[in-house]
Amino acid sequence: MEEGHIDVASLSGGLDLQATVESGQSYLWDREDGQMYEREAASGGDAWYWTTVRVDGEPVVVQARQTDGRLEWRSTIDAEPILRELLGLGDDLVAIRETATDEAVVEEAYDAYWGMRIVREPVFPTLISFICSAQMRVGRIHGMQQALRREFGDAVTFDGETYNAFPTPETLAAATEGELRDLSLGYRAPYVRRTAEMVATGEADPADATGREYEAAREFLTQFVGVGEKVADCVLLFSLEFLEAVPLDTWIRTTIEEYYPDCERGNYAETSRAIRAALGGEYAGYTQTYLFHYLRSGGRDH
DNA sequence: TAGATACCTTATAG
DNA sequence: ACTATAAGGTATC
Repeated sequence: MEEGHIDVASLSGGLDLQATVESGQSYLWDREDGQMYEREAASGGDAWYWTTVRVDGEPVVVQARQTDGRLEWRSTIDAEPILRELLGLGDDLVAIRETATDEAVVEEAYDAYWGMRIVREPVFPTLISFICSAQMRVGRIHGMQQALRREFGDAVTFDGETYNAFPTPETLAAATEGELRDLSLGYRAPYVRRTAEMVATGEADPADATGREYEAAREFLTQFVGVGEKVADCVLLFSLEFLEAVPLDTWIRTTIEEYYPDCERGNYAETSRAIRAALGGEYAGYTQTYLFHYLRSGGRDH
């Protein structure tokens, strides 16, 4: 086993690990205490979290927690570069915030969860988890990913415990719609199976969205079954580093109605351009994610 | 090409 | 207890 830590003070804008992994950007982390989404982490937010990543195709467990000004980690390999990538630790939050509008609700959202970062999760698990997100609450989306891991993921042993990696495209493609429906995926079951098949057979690779112009990349991702413009934006933002992507979900639509009514243009593409510009352009997705988490967790009533 | 509707399942509100 | 409603929407007509 290897372990180490990163000094949070060395990061521009610091870090809020709990907000980063429990804000609905990623459904691929778990809390060891099982209290994901349920309450503030015990004793000052220092709960251990874990996820798996694939290194040369082999799943590896990575554990992390934030305590005493440090991001501590444990793994079977040197996980520091992996965590810097996954958790967006290289992002200059101070500079990014300066690009955002100074609307009061935006300032409140940044203040409430300052240190929250945009994740860069592996693209296939991200694609599947956001296909599952349609018409779902965050706790249940997370539960679906746990179920997929439990039923279809390879077992990985770490520190005497058994974990399950997120299933491969091949494994999910081989699952039946019925098996997936048994995990309470509902109408998303055939979407997940078919998209996994598209990736497994090489019909299309979601990673190929990288390098395209933003709107072309979004269009590219909608070829996957169950992926519309909103889910495509989530994959671009939370996996492929398109920090300008602003997923138009139910929360940001409410925000548009209330604070940016001029940005409502009647269709996704035009409204997306308008709100992207209004939120600051290049890093608009950052502001969207702060707004989403702030409003969903209670906003000004909280 | 825009607009309306069905869709799985569960948690929460009334 | 029981029904209506909504949940980080998409596919289809």
